[in-house]
Amino acid sequence: MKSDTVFKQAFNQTLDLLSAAGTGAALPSENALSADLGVSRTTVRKVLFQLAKRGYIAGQGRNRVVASAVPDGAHFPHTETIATAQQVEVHFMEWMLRGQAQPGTQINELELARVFGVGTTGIREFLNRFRRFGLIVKRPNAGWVFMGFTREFAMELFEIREMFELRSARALAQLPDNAAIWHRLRTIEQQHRDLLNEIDARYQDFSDLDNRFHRLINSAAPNRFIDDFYDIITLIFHYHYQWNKRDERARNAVAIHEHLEYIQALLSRDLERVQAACSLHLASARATMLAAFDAA
Amino acid sequence: MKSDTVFKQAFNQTLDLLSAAGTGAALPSENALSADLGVSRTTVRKVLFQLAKRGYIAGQGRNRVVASAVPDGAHFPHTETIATAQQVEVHFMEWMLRGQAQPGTQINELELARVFGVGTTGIREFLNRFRRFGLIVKRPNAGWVFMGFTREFAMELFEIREMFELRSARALAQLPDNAAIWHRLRTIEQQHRDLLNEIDARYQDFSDLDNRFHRLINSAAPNRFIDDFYDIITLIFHYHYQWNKRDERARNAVAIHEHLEYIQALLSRDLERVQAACSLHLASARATMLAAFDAA
DNA sequence: AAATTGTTTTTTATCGATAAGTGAAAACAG
DNA sequence: CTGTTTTCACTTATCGATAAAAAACAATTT
Repeated sequence: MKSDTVFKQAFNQTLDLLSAAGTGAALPSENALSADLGVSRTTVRKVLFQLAKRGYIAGQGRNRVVASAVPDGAHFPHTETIATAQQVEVHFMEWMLRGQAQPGTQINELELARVFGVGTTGIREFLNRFRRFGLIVKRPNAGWVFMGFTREFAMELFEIREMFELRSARALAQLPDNAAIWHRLRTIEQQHRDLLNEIDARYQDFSDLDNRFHRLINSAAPNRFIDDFYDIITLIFHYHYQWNKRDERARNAVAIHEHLEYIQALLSRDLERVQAACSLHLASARATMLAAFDAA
Repeated sequence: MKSDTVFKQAFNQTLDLLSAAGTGAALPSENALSADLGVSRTTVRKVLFQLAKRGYIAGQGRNRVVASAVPDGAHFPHTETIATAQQVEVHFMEWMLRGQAQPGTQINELELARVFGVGTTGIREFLNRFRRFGLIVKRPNAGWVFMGFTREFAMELFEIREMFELRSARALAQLPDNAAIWHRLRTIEQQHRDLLNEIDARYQDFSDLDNRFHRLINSAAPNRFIDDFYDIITLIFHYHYQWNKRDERARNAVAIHEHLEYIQALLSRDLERVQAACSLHLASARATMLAAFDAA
């Protein structure tokens, strides 16, 4: 049976909307809510029906109003709003990075299904999608093997990353003056400066900024295969940042300075300088990740 | 229920082995057969049991011999030896390239399942794996959309291909003299010359040779992400060759000449020349594919 | 003792069923 | 007649069951 996480999440979001609107306020139309919450109107109606049943809203049809303040425990628990497929991803990454999953470990679908509390179909589907990250390999009729998040994996990942990013940086530097990207580049430059000013308090925000910065560069000349590859980078870095906390503040400060020089290079449109700044930053990022392997 | 295609294929292969050995010959051990056929010993035993039941082999345990010539109709039909998952791939590519699948077409899991004669799980698994080829996109809870095998898709594909292959060709040219690859390069060079000599009769063999040649170049400096990408190339080209028959003989002859020059360049170890030959060939391959779009 | 065969236990591939969710036509209100 | 709600037919997400295939273990044979 399908889980009703979509409904529960929409329900919780609508609860927040009610609180914001306050008692007596009229509700938006079902269509408006549907567009707002990003779910079908069918689900919106289910939410509205439940809200009415609990007395948080009153009225019928187009005369619905907020009837009472929403009590504290009205929301569904956060865990019930996460689709099975997403739960599997989180669990699996945890299992892989934190657990004692050695290279060569066999992955047992049934066991994972039991441990994660989902059906085997969910596991199977996840593994099939996850395969493209290059960390697991399938042997037909005989299960999956975990290849290990190894130094070699990181090296191969970075080789492609450098190839792609140099290409995108070059393309970006050659865009015309009136391209929308220059404004976005200035914006993200400012965000770097802001972060640098509060580096002691906010250094953990760098992970997200880093991701947005590199995706911006890749958006200069879109290519679906490069975008796809960036999903891999994002995932790996996301979990790597959670896992490797050593010297985090210092590392991030260095990276921000490299980004700023990289941005200056792009703004200058000097191809030589762009390539130099790009290579320098990527080499440094690679060294950081490889150092984590040597330490472990 | 799992289909028994593994068994049926192993059965057919063993039948051929019996014919080759001739009546009275002793059978290899179960372990040897298992390694030979690439299936588990469990399956080998099932095959042997069925062969004995039909009277093609006689004797027990380690004293089994070929008992009689295998009649003509003894094999399982070819279609029964193809796993569901593979059937889906063939059907789907057919549907996509030959059928009237326009960009933006919705893909209906249930309908495909009916048309292809498999369960929905099989379709779902295929679509999830096929997603990485960049031709379909998923909208959660609302099915898949076919993006179209468009000119743009081909351009993006080729951009990456050229990046990767130039990198691999450069790496290959810099390998030491005693690397095993030089011998393999000479071998494949000869295969090109052989094909060229019989081009009128065998021009259709080029597709396979082309694939092996480019994979050989990529094997010079292995990278799992490049290997993965080459799976996409292989699949697309495989079906493209089946679909675009216009001027096939002439196109293939040109490509063989380009390969030969490319090989000479590699053997010469002259980086400039390698890059020139590689670029020339890839540009020509790209033009060929794009021409197919303009014609359609 | 090493290789081979016999037996049992695990694990994967595949199907069908069903509640949750979507989308669009039909009905309705202002 | 335009925007909204009602209704309903169709689709996806997810589970559990089951036969096929693999793997592990035990018993023989040379």
